[in-house]
Amino acid sequence: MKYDFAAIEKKWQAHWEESKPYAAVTGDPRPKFYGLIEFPYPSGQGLHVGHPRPFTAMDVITRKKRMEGYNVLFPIGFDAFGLPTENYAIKNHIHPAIVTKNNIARFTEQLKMLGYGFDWDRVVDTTDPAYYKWTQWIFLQMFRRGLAYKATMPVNWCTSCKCVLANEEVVEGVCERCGSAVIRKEKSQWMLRITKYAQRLVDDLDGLDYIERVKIQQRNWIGRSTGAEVTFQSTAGDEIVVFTTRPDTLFGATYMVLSPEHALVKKWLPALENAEAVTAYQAEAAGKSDLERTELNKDKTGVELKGVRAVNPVNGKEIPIFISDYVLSTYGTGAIMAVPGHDDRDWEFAKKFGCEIVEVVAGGDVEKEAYTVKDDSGIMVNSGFLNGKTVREAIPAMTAWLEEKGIGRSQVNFKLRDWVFSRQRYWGEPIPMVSCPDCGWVPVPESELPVVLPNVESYEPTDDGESPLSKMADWVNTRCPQCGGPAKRETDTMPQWAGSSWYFLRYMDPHDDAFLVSPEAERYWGPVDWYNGGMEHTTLHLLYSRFWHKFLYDIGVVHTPEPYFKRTSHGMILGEGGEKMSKSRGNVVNPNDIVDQYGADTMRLHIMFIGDFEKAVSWSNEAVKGSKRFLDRCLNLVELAKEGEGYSPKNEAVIHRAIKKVTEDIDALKMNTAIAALMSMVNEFYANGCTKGDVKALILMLSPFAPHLAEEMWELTGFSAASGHMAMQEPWPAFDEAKMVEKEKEIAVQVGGKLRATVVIPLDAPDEAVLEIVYANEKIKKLMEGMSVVKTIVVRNKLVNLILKPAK
RNA sequence: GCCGGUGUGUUGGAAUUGGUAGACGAGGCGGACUCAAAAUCCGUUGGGCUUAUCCCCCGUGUGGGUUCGAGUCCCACCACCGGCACCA
Repeated sequence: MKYDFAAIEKKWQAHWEESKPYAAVTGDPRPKFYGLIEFPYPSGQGLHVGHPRPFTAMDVITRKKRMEGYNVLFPIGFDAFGLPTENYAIKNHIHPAIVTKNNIARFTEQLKMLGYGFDWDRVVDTTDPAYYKWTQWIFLQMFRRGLAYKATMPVNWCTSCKCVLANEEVVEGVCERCGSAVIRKEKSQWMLRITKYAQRLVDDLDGLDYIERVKIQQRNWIGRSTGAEVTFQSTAGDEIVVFTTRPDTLFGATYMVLSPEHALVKKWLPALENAEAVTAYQAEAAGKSDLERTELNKDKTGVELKGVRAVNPVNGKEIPIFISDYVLSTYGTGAIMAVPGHDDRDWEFAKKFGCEIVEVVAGGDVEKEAYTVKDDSGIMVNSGFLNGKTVREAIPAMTAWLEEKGIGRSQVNFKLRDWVFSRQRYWGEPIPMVSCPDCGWVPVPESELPVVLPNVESYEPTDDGESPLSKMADWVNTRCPQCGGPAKRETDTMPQWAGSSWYFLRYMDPHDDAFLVSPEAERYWGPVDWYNGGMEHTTLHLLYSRFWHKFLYDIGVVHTPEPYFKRTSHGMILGEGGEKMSKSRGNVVNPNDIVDQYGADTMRLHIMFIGDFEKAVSWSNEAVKGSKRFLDRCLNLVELAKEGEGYSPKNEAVIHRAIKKVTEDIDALKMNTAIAALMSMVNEFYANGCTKGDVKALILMLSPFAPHLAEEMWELTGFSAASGHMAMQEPWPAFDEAKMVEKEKEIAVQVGGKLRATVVIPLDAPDEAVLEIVYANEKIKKLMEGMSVVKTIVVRNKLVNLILKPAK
């Protein structure tokens, strides 16, 4: 039978467009299942083969869930604000809104071409004012509660994008997006206090079903560490507060180091003997980019502050104070107590600057290297009241002592920094704030939302680091919502991560004018049951959206503290040679070409069959044929199948086994082995012959992977007419363990652990009976000549192992 | 440097979690059909030894170990990939 995939797919897509079998029904009594994929950025290039992998996987999962009786929400939308569109618009002199509209149209067409079961009535577009009205609304709530604030601070500045970046967007000292150098720049920026949620963002990971890699990466990024804060007195009269994870080593603190930006340095400067040297060092440190700072981390630099000293509180000793850029102003208190005997960096610095090194934990040789082991193997020495204790005992003992003296307390610190939330670009959500000379920053009243992005003539980034919006005088100049006096709008826009931080909520209730999501819809659909996305979003989108969701939970908008119950991740699709697909290499595969040549069902099936879902795999145009052949063979069964309702006796066991395998493998994201099981089953059908009843099982299991062909086969075999509905509306087939096994079983016979023969035994035969069969085997008989049996191991229905020795 | 992951045929990848390594595909080889090609179908395909699809030996990055039995568990090492990186 000719497999006319183009006609079949067109036919069924039109049918689905009409009958809407993928519509999610809020409030339906069936159990709900919310499957989510990361919504795409509608780029000008259209879909590439990287997209269908996660999309198809979740499509398969949700299609199976529907057949299992769930009310499924599987939505799609577009994360459409952002730089590539803006840059394209600038280059081609087309408004970004038009570019976005065209790109979304193209993406939509391609997604429909692949036959995904999205609920197309719930499409969300982050650039739609009806959508970003609520993005702005959430920002205002954060502002009201002190979570959004404007601060002047050194920020990451991309020299090419001419825009501020969040810490998460700086990779190895360069811009994540364009790879250009990132420098430090003092700028006044909107910030979101994500650090206030750091503890909860770590703690709540425990109750979630995320793949372990994601949890680990989030924990690393948040970087929680417990220790103590200790106050040192200085000879200048000021107190210096430090954070340390090793309060036990306080007796070994022989000097202190402040970050070059530390406030006390400025205060002390006039009184210092070497003020010029200190100023020079500060200037040098300020001029370094992130990249330089990390690249130069091998060689410690610094300057001693001459004329002021600190006092070690445990022994009253006066110790020198240095500034050095290995101490970061943004972590802890920006100052450390240096314990060169037990910290590698301090040790290196002490050697270079000739500081005293005191051993306070026995076990190493502090003249050769720092001894940093933090377990019970080290015993405290030279440490007064701590002497003789293990490190583990000494930490709480010292913390208690500090608390008693009122000069310290236990303290938790995080690596996570607040989120730099403003961008000096055009194509983003306007930040709904007004700056009034009298009232300061005033939020735009909620009734005036959305603050719509105005049409500008030029949306090019400006060299002075201001947003293109700042050039629009009539938009910028406004009235203060509070006092009515003249005021100016904020001209920076939000980062791309804003719209995607809550989009999954909008899907639940996408057309609501009154609120971002109605409580009924949120209570019914939330949280997302299964979210699949890329590893590259673990410390960006995933962290940010968890933060926003927790905030919305705190203000009563959502009813769960976490947005996503389960998170999985897919590997990348690489080019033929195992290299990353890129335009410059010319190895980009366009899904349209595959669909034209082999059909959408083959494309879908193959991208699931290609390999382990979590790992990167290289695309092979050759190998696609195998998937096409399989579908050809499936279709041919429609003609080959004999009449017959139930499963044929010959195929019954293999069908039940396949159902079990496919059912379990889809839930475990092992689509490749699920498909292999279907292929094996079809091979058996060809070898044994099959009935329509057998083919029915195939159609139902094929339906999530190749929905068009499955419906066509369902119709051709007459099941459609008989049931009055589509295959996808049929219940998922059930398996029966008892029917999975054959009456007879081939088992392995080993002698001394080596495979020597196989024998066929009746299923579940008792050990004695099995051994009888084994001993009757010609080959085994030969091997046993002149030997006696020392031991026999029988594993039921699997193998027999005979241990022999020469008979005397 | 720290954290995590992965090493299996020519190739993408399987292996019921300690029980017949290489399922299922791709490619190759041989054959059928065809004027021919494509498509399709059948057979075969880890290496070595061999007249032999008999037997035997070797084989899951390397070297040891535990076990009747190890791709799977333990110890040491090597290579590659990903994340973090002066976080006190």
